[in-house]
Amino acid sequence: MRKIAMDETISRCPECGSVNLLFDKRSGEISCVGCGYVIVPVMADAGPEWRAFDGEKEDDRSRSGAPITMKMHDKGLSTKISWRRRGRGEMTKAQLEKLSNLKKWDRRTQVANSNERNLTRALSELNSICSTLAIPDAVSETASVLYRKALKNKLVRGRSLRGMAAATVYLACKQCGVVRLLPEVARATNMTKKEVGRCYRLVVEVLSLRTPAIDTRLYVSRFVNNLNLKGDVETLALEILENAKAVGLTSGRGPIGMAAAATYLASILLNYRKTQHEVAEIAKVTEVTIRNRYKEMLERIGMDVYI
DNA sequence: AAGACGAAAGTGGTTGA
DNA sequence: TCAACAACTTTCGTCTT
Repeated sequence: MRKIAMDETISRCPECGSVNLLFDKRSGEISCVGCGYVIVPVMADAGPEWRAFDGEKEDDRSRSGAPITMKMHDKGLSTKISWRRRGRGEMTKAQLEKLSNLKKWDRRTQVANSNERNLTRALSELNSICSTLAIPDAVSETASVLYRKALKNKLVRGRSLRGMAAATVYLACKQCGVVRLLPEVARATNMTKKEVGRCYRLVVEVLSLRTPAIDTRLYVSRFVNNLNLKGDVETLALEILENAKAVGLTSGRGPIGMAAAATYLASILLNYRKTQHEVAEIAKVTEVTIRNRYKEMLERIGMDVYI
């Protein structure tokens, strides 16, 4: 993580050099789509702007608690009655009993109904997926919101909670323009691609969401980065991709296969000699797909331009 | 021996009647 | 609802470096 001054403009990731950066309006963070590197502009301090020198003043000036987050089942808003035995000395027996009842029901009402219980479990699942995949905060908030919607529409009932959680994370990534592959998300939950894919389609259909396809170029950034290749490969791969698009090679083809093929070609042309196997591994497609795509590219756009 | 190639069969999703 | 279809995967034998 790096801190930058507010007025400093930043166009490339200082870590991997990728130009694909994501700005999170909520936290003000900029993160790199390729490698997940986070850049924090030095700006608003989230703490109180006043100072208090004694306890009384502190109470006087305290505000309304932690910021709201969608990542907790009660959005971090509800209160809890402490179980600590503080100030009990002055209470009568009846008062003590009443207090203990209050505590009991306080706790029960918070996670008692099935939706709340489900949400509690799902959100912890969601957080764990996001942390294994190094997914930015903005995206996991989005995923939480999506999961709530799915739950409200009774999409989770009878289906696997983990599958749904994974699906909403994958969906949130797409909506936020963060590149994560379906097999990766599935792996983070020990589910199959098929299961998560099914949940994903269901959510998209029922909530009638528009899911903008991830820009093929973002996949390139990610693959180049994961293969430890440099910016020149990214630039060339993007150029190849652009030409492929111009001759109509992209229509009907999966964007991931196209990006993988362009990355492979660029690495070969620039003598980095990555194998089809290596690229296939990163892009989670088969070597055959990469072969088919790059053969087409060779046929339709002469590679002699690049040499 | 590793990598690349390509044929053939299989899988799961989409589309249109 | 079902068959046709395209994209992609899996598997495997063969060729090339």
